[in-house]
Amino acid sequence: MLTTELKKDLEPISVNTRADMVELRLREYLNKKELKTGDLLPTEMELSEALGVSRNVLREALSRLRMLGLVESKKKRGMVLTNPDILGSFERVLNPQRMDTSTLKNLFELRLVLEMGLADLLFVRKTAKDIKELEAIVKNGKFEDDDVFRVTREIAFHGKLYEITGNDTLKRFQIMLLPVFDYVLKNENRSVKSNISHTDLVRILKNGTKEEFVVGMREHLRPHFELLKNL
Amino acid sequence: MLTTELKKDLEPISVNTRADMVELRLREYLNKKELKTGDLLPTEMELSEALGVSRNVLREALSRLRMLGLVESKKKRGMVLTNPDILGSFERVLNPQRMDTSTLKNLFELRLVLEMGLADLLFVRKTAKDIKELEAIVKNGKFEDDDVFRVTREIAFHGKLYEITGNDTLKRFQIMLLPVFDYVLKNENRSVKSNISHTDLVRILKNGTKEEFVVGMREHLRPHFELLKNL
DNA sequence: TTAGTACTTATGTACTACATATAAAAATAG
DNA sequence: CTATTTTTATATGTAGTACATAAGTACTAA
Repeated sequence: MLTTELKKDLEPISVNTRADMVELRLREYLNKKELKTGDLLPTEMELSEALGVSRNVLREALSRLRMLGLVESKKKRGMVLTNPDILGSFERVLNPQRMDTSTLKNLFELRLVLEMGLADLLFVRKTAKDIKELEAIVKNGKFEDDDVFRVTREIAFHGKLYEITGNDTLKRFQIMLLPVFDYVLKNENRSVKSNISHTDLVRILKNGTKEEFVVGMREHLRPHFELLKNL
Repeated sequence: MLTTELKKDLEPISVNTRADMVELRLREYLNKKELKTGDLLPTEMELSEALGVSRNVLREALSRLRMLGLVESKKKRGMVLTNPDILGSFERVLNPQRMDTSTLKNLFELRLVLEMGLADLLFVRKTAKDIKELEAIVKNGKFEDDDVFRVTREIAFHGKLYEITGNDTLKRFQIMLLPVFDYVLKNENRSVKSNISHTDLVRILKNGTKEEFVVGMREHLRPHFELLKNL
């Protein structure tokens, strides 16, 4: 019969649980623009009655919203609407081991795109102090060929670049992407060498132009761009 | 006494709920590298007993993990480890209305950084078909000065650019950032006009070089970069 | 007025009971 | 003896009750 064949091919329609629906309804409710941060929400009893579900189910949905940082609940006081930490939930999920190669590749590329696009912000925001710190980073351990040192310096240098942008979200994002990058780089083709070192990049950032920096960064990242082809 | 004053200044140490702790413990458990996607997890009863909490609390934690896409549960079968949709939780939280101006600005900048960094991928991945589509987009409604049309075309054009990269994550990310961008642009200073139009960018993408494209994009985005100063 | 107490109330946790779906086992038909 | 159907066992899904805990609120006393 066809039924057995069909069952393999056709995923059954995902019957959402009550908690799923309640979560959705609550999010819609919270997004009503009349509501603003700090506003008090109805009590769990009121919500569960209004939605026609048990307090149990309601709390499973609320639990999600609390995790996302959309609401906070204090005893006796009730629940209040809060502004979420937009990257918090991202962090919980970013485990390279659980990612399919496609996503892994996408995130690897995303990082390259970010790095290539930093130039403008860098040249607007850089200070003499920043340059000094970068110089310290590239000088520090210049002759260390140890792999651990190499990676540490790599992270410190590129991390500092993100820091110079003054964009916390960007910086946090980069930190979160580090494990992904690290994971991918285990297969790196070491034969491809870049002609532009960190030292060169610092020099360009100090005395050069945006355009030169972009070209420099492209060359610096060339081994990674090459890697994309085999991924 | 000082206590009343203190209470205002010092936030009390956030006493995590059991659900918070269970969530953490479960995430640690799931991240053990022995576990791989598709693996069956212990039953709710076993987990709640092992952790020493009620099934209720356990389910609140599980509810979060299910939302993140870390686990799926089927009746009778039990729960299985799944690979999460890394951007799913991001989507639930990205409401410009709930963001402080600082985060809003950061995301606005993030988009600019991405756009400035696209060039390399674009020049690697572009096809004749892509160029044709871009040409269609810029031609279509060239003489429309209607605001709605302008925005639609804007979205279509830049969206297509992301699409050309072939990077789904990047593309989805861009779509999610649209409301933010839109929200910020309400305060845009229309007096600053760019000298590079979409048409120019398409021409460069077709016949020019990466370097030219970056310069062109910079000029194209100049009104937005200017906007950053007042934000 | 102020410090301290009791009261009230909303969230946090535990436990029980049952509904529901479904994998697995048993029974039945061919 | 294989294939199909029926039954059974079991893990998740939902509801409801009970009580613990913290924190506003009102009341009391010095």
